[in-house]
Amino acid sequence: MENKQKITIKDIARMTGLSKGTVDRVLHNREGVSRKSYSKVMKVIEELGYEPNIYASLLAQKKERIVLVLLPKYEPGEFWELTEEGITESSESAGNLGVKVEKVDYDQYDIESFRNACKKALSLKPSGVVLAPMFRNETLVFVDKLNTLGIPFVYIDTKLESNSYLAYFGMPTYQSGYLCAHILTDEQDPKEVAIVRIQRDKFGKSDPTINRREGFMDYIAEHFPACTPYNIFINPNKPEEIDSTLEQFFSEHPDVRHIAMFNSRIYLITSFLGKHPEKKYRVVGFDNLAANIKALKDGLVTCLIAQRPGDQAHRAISALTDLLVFGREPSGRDNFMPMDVLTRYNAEYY
Amino acid sequence: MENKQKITIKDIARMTGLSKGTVDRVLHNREGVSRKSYSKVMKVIEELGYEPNIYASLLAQKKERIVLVLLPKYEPGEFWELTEEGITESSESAGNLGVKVEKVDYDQYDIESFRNACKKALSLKPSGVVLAPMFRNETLVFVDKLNTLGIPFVYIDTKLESNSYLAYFGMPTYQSGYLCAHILTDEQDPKEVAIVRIQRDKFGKSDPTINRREGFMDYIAEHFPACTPYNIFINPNKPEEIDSTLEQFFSEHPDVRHIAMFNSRIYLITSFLGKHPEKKYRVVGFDNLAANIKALKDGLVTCLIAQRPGDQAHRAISALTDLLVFGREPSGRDNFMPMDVLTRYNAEYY
DNA sequence: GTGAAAGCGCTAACAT
DNA sequence: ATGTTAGCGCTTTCAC
Repeated sequence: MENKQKITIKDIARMTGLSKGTVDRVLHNREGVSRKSYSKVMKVIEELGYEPNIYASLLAQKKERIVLVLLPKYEPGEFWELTEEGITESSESAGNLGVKVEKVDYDQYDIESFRNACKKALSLKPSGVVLAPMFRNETLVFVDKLNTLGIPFVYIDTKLESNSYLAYFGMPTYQSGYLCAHILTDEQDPKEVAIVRIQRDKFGKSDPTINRREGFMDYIAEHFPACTPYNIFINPNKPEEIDSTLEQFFSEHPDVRHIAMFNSRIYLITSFLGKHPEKKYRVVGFDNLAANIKALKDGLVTCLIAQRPGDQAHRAISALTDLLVFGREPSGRDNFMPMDVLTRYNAEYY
Repeated sequence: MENKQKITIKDIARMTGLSKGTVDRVLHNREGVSRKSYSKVMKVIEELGYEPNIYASLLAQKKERIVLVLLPKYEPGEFWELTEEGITESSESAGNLGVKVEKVDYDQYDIESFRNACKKALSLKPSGVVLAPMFRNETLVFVDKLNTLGIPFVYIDTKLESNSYLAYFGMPTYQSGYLCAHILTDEQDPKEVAIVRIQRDKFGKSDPTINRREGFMDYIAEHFPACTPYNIFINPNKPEEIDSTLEQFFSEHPDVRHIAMFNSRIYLITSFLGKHPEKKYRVVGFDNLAANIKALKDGLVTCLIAQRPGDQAHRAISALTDLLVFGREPSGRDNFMPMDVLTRYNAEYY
């Protein structure tokens, strides 16, 4: 293992008495090589442990591949912005490997816009695709197309149990709900907990919060069978109503001290929380949006469970470039990212 | 910004009417270029946004640099093994950039061995050094030598407030103690807490647990002024004594339920903890050693605060290769890594 | 089937 | 002070 990176195709050519061209053909399993030459080359490779110089290869190829990322549009400060940051970072390292990263975005509340995005994506002839599936059926149609075109794709955030994704990077959603309940109730014995939910029409969209809720409920049922969970629905589009909705609920249920929310918008209830410091609500939410972090530091939110969306994107793109450039398959298909527990005293280091 | 990565030194040569050689000289600030040529080249570079192809450059240079990592020897399962894993991973990517990573280890309890390691390190003529300072004075002597030799170095784990390190990657130690106290006492009102410490001779070694203890104590003093902290000393070299030491303490102080430990060896007390499930001790320790994680999952330890030692090493080596290969200075000098809060329900994803 | 040769973008030695 | 040239390791024509 000492002669690392030393031996070149020129060496192999010399040692086999063949030319660089033939060695190259063998290396890439190109046809038009006699069995004899093939095995001569392979023998030397095995024995000497040849490792190609990927950069010389890239230099000589001058071929540009493109990885396509399909992502929901977002407002500043929203969850997907964190994902996008990871994409931007990855673009550079991917660029070094001759892989260009392009984004196509769509309105996550408009299925037609998603369809168009898929069309546009295909028209760009990508060598690989990264996507966060929002519309279940449409996504399945799309990845099916990718499959027949032989274009590898990787899921981030959520996966569909479809056929043939290359890899998935995301949070273990059920467990995140379980963890959420654990943190919310640690060292306590709540008789009631409040779950704040967002009213919205879901037209077939896949929804990670469903799994979270399940994990959460299971934990509660297992550990606090006598505990009653309440659901409170708020409307993010009518911020002025949120406070009164909450005021009403909590005046009707004055003993509820534990609050959880399974989407990334715990910041929506901070206005209410700020008005009732005396209640010492214990509040757990998800994702390190700037607004959530602020709520954490202000002491309004007890804890956030975060999922490194930037890393998800980064690793998704890496998996694809590894395949495209190095021919390396990802080591695992389903990759669950760590669930970071943020409190007001460690949040600033994330 | 659209013509990324397109323009080459050949282009520049053509456009300025100079030769590739001269352009290269300008690019590297080599001497022997007239002001006139210099500015002609610079002008084009600015306007066209030239970005060198680092791999072509590396290919042509064929120069091997070496980054030296100075690390304590360790037994399997100990803290430094986590650091080493990061080093191993980094070696590959550094290798791609023509930077070889070499390790030199020493006995962290033997100052003479450290001196020898330093000597050996210098003899290898490294282009950069990564080190975790254990012996304060000796380290200062060593980095002083590095300075006069113009060899950049970066601290991991702990830093010394010495003169001129390139960067530091580590945990914010004081804050980690503060966080530890917060987690230990969250939603409770302890009258007493136990701090388990390790007896050992410290001959001038820098000790991150000192800062942790300070942060911890400050938190307790600020939030629970009436709370009494007890220190219990155990000897890791005499495992058979540990249990009895703890038994004795806790029989004398039956109301103490909160336990913290500021080094990475919380696993040392799990034998004791396992014997007293009825006490429901609340226990917080540090670092994700395999043995600690096991204790966490077994429910013996409530929480671990982990610091990503692998990442520390990785980023340290990156900082050095960035400087060596790309000439990029690190963006920040003191880089604090996230403090991960591990519970039994998220530990397996780290 | 195989070899020879040009060239990717850059560096370094050698001319001038 | 500047130009020329021969590679670095690999790919890709184009011949034979």
